[in-house]
Amino acid sequence: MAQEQIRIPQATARRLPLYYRFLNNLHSQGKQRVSSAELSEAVKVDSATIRRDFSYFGALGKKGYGYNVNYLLGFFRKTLDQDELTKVALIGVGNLGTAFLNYNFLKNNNTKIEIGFDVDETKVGTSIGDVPIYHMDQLKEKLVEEGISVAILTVPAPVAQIITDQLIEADIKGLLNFTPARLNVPPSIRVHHIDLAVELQSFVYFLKHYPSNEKEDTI
Amino acid sequence: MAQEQIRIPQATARRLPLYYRFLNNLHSQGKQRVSSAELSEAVKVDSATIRRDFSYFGALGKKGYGYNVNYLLGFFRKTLDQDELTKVALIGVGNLGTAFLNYNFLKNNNTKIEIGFDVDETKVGTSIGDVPIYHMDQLKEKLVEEGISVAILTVPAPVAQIITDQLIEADIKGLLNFTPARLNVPPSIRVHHIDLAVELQSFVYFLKHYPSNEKEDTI
DNA sequence: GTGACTTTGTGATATAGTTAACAAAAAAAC
DNA sequence: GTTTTTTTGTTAACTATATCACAAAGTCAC
Ligand SMILES: NC(=O)c1ccc[n+]([C@@H]2O[C@H](COP(=O)([O-])OP(=O)(O)OC[C@H]3O[C@@H](n4cnc5c(N)ncnc54)[C@H](O)[C@@H]3O)[C@@H](O)[C@H]2O)c1
Ligand SMILES: NC(=O)c1ccc[n+]([C@@H]2O[C@H](COP(=O)([O-])OP(=O)(O)OC[C@H]3O[C@@H](n4cnc5c(N)ncnc54)[C@H](O)[C@@H]3O)[C@@H](O)[C@H]2O)c1
Repeated sequence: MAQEQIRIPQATARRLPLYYRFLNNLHSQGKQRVSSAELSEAVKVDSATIRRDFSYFGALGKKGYGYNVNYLLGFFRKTLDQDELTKVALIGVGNLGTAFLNYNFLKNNNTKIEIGFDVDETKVGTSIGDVPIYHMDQLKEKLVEEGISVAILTVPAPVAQIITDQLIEADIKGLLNFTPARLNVPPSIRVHHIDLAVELQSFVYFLKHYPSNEKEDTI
Repeated sequence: MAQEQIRIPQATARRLPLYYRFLNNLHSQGKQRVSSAELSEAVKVDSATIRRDFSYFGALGKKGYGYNVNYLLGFFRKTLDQDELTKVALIGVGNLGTAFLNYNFLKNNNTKIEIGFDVDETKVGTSIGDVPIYHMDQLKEKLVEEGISVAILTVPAPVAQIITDQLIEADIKGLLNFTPARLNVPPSIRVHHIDLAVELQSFVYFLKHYPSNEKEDTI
């Protein structure tokens, strides 16, 4: 078969999981159909943007009717590969890491933290939220064994780059970085930064310098 | 005096805390000057973008020389109101909330979580990371008493809207929402959503559907 | 002091994302 | 079956952001 599909805009891609979650909600409420206007009210995204987003995948709706919840849900499940489990590793079982381990990302998500790593001997060998914690010495071995290529980084900033290098060595493909460090990686590896201190600080800046809410939501 | 300043682009505003942090790093390394190219390497933002960002505040650098670290740092400290402490409340002292309470956002940031709230009697009355936890019954009273107008929301999704209404009642101005709920607020109140499940899910989507790294970093 | 080099600040341009507006299609009402 | 109403899908316009490329203004070496 030809290719995946035409590449959709990144902004759209970032909204897909949001749509998917709210469609799930509607579905479990027994709703059969939904209009872009209703969905807009729920997810707080302009209805024209929603229609545009959906249109990248073809004509999913029906004029004068809206969208069939079941059909749309099924479509997005396929599009977001929700039938295939993505296994993730978490490096650094501290305050933030522990919170993530205790959270069930699987609930409408099909992503699971399968394994944790730390250097703290009091943590190695334990399980948190059913996720076993291993020592960093076993990083490569275990990642290869489990076939994991996505990692969440929640270690202290000063060791972030060193650990990143080890992860690259272990053939990781993507890195969700919660540390304040900006990482050096080869171009074949995707890194997203979620910098909570920056989020808080810029939020405070917006509050002080921008007149209230001209919506500008960080997803 | 006239007005604040010309309004700078939101994308720029979101990068300011990042610049500020790295300038602090350079400063404590004893560096006297820095070029946009060096800074670019450190923060992973195109050097032209950095120069453009800085230029919104006037001519901060010197041609053929670069930027004076001390001067720039002082300038951004003022711009980001770093000399004035912003007090923040945290609602919902669970997994995520506890992680935040244990984290020192004050380190180069001048934002501090001053107070926490929960309904869990085992948490009320304790302190976590030196932050006292109060019962939700005292929400309005305490927020007014402490003069707090920014809140972080880390409660279960089903109660998010109810608590939001209480916060509005308590005259909050901004809300950093970590729950998956999309909140209804009057336009005078600013809400930023940080939706970690969406971040993870869309990250996985990018990994599968977009050829490696055409950089597209969520700050 | 002179010439070579560096680096800014910014027009111009390119790229990305959002939104208004509406014809076309279908549904719903009658 | 006809009319009215609803709501999509998309064209066109707008707004925002990023980047190129280079003159201008300086620094630096000698
Ligand atoms: N906690 C927050 O709210 C918060 C907010 C913003 C940013 N962050 C960032 O997130 C990261 C984690 O924060 P935290 O509060 O969980 O820190 P933490 O100190 O509680 O946890 C760090 C964990 O990493 C482990 N670790 C240390 N060196 C390691 C190594 N070489 N290999 C593997 N594991 C190692 C430690 O044993 C510890 O368990 C930090 O970079 C921090 O700056 C955290
Ligand atoms: N932990 C994570 O990694 C993670 C990831 C993604 C999203 N989230 C979201 O963040 C939020 C918090 O997650 P968590 O894992 O910390 O949950 P949690 O259950 O550990 O904590 C929730 C806290 O809120 C308190 N609470 C409940 N009802 C309350 C009320 N009416 N008023 C005040 N406090 C109340 C509970 O007592 C508890 O302490 C949830 O909405 C969750 O979906 C968390």
